[in-house]
Amino acid sequence: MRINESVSEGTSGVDQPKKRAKPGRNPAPAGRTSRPRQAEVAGLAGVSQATVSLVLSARGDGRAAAISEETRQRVLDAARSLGYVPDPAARRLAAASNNLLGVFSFTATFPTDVQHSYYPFLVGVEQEAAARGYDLVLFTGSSTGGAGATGPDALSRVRLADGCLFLGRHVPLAELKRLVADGFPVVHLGRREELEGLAWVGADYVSASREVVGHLAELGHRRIVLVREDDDAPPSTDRQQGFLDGLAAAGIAGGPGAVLRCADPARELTAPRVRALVADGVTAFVAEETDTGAAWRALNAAVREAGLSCPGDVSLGLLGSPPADLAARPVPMGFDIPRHRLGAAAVRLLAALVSGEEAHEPLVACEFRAGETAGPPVPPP
Amino acid sequence: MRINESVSEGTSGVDQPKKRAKPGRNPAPAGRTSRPRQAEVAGLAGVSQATVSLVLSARGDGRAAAISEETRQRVLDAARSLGYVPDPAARRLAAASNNLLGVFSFTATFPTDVQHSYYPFLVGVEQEAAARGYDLVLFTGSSTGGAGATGPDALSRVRLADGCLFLGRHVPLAELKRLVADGFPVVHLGRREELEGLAWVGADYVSASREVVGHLAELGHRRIVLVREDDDAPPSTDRQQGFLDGLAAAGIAGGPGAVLRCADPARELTAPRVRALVADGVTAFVAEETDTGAAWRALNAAVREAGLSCPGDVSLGLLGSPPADLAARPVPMGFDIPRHRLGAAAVRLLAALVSGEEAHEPLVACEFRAGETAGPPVPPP
DNA sequence: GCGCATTACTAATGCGCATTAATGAATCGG
DNA sequence: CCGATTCATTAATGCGCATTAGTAATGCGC
Repeated sequence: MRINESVSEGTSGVDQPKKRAKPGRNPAPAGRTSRPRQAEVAGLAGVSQATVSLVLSARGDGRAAAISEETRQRVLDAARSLGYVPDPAARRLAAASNNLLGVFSFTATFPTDVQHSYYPFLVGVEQEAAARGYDLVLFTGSSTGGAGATGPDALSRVRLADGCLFLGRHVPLAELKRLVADGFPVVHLGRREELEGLAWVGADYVSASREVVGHLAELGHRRIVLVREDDDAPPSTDRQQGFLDGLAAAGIAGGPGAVLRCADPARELTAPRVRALVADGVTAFVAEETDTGAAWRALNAAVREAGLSCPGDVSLGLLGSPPADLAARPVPMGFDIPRHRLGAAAVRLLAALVSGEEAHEPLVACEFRAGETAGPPVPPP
Repeated sequence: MRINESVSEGTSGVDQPKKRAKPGRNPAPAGRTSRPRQAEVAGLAGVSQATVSLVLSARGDGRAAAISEETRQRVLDAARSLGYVPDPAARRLAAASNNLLGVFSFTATFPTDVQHSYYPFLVGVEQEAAARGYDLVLFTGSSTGGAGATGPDALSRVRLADGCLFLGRHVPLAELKRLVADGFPVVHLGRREELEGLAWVGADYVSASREVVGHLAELGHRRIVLVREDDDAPPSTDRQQGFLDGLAAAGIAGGPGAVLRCADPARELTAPRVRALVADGVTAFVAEETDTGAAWRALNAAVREAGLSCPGDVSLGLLGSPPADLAARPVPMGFDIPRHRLGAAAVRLLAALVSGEEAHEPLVACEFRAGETAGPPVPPP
């Protein structure tokens, strides 16, 4: 049915009316629906679609396209009068990149949980992404994207974006490996050195924890105990590392008693135990921060129950920020994780990877918080 | 140039391995970059691109495409092993959908603000979207999508998604109008009746406020005052409407004194004023909830300063949830906005629009909260 | 053995745009 | 007055996919 078109090859001898003729089909507004295309603008302005594209996508860059000012105006007027707006899908198809960064979080989508742990990161991520002209695609671990649920290819959906950010403690490394191996830009938010070649951005827990210990040492404390949970995630081991470094730097012997590792802090860290430690000479405690804040809660409860006053009898420190429900009054001495900046840094790194660079500046410093739970140690009786 | 392919017509005598022949150009992974295309999957599976498309986009609909199970598996395996994921832009362009819902918020990306106001909605949105197999694209108002900043086509980016959810108080109606007029599925989170044809989902502030007043009336209160800010946003007027309805239902005259409208609650709602009102017979106050919680804060402060005890001397109600920093002890009588459910409802509606339906169930009920700030009125002296 | 329907694919096409090679026209040097 | 240059614009192409028309190959009935 399209045969009659091939006749054109026989037209060599025909004197056709110059070029002014417009090629057959001109997608006129048929049903009065759908927004205008470049072709329609072109029709109205009496130019070709290519010209419209050239005019409308003229970058501010030095060399303007070779378009006469008059034509330019005609096209612009036509576009304006038709209310033309480019189709982002088409534009992206032609440009081979879609200005989309993915965000994949593995945590169960349990509202309150997510709220507490990830939102602050996302704020930074969103800001930085916006500033760089990227939009974000949120993939959720639990989401069954029409196709495979949590199958082995659950991660392949992220390739839809130009690159992807991963959050969460428990990441399926095997799948990530694939992405990385394929050269897909990936950044993990949080230290992750198990996987060679995986880019990551993390908070400098080591330095921050060291600083907290240093602060206590400066106040005069010589016996400090770290309360931590029984989990070997990088954030935990980093804090312990910093804690021990801090002790060493202050000339305090670490020893096995310096770290209290509890599977269930609420049960193991009881008032009697705290009393015993204090009687033994301990004057300060620091707890690690985790999702649940279990260590800090247990420490607080035990100290209170033991009848000890906080800045007076013992000093307390928190290696992180307090959970929201405990944020109110006694501001704990410790440090804040710069979540906004972490998120932003991650996006910066990801953007760099997407554009082919290899930038690397993984560690973001934490902010020391003096708080009101640390003071000089009580003189030994 | 494709001529050599037609050789196949002369191969009748050759015993070739069935249909195993592959067409000429097969865009192999040249530079080891970029994600795989259907063509590559096709190559690996020994079929044509069209077949890959057919297999991968097989809708669960009754009539499956005419593809043999064996081929189907080969294609699926190939796709999985290459980590294939369709390009949303291309898919979109080819007139399908891409399982992407947009979320566009107009609010400045001011961290704490967004945190308080929008996150709970997003939780519901994310859950429901995930449950329905959609991923989310977050567009940010301030984001300059590479091209025009906040120009007249700032909204056009959202067309990448199958439909879009809009949040925020200040929405550029003119642009939204275009989207709606073009038949692009749009849902606004929050009542928005100014724009004909704009679908929206909102909380039923009217009923909830009426219920709060009814509760007070049942306790015996006959003089109730509404404290509100000087803003005519729908949420505010809805609450007032419900408040007045409630008074009417209880047979209480409204009158001009029943509503206290303050431009600056902190200044206008002073302790003396509260005392005067109480002396005049007022036994209960209700405040509207806003972003800042100004009305509720001012009311609380004034009552306390006036030396009045809360459930004892006067009853207080809050038409909404208390701001985070006041959430602790005296749980205010009032109602909670079911933000999760609102977000979920919005997604449901949007999904319906995307698939061409016209479902409508815009109002989501709020949850009454008994709290501890309301009791029987003091008997008149 | 010949239609004819069915099955299992593939070739071809186009979505709306950006981009590039190609074409015409105008200008210029000699 | 004829190439050689610029300038302005257009034809042609392809991005990655869905879709449709078409083509072998096979099965079925007579």
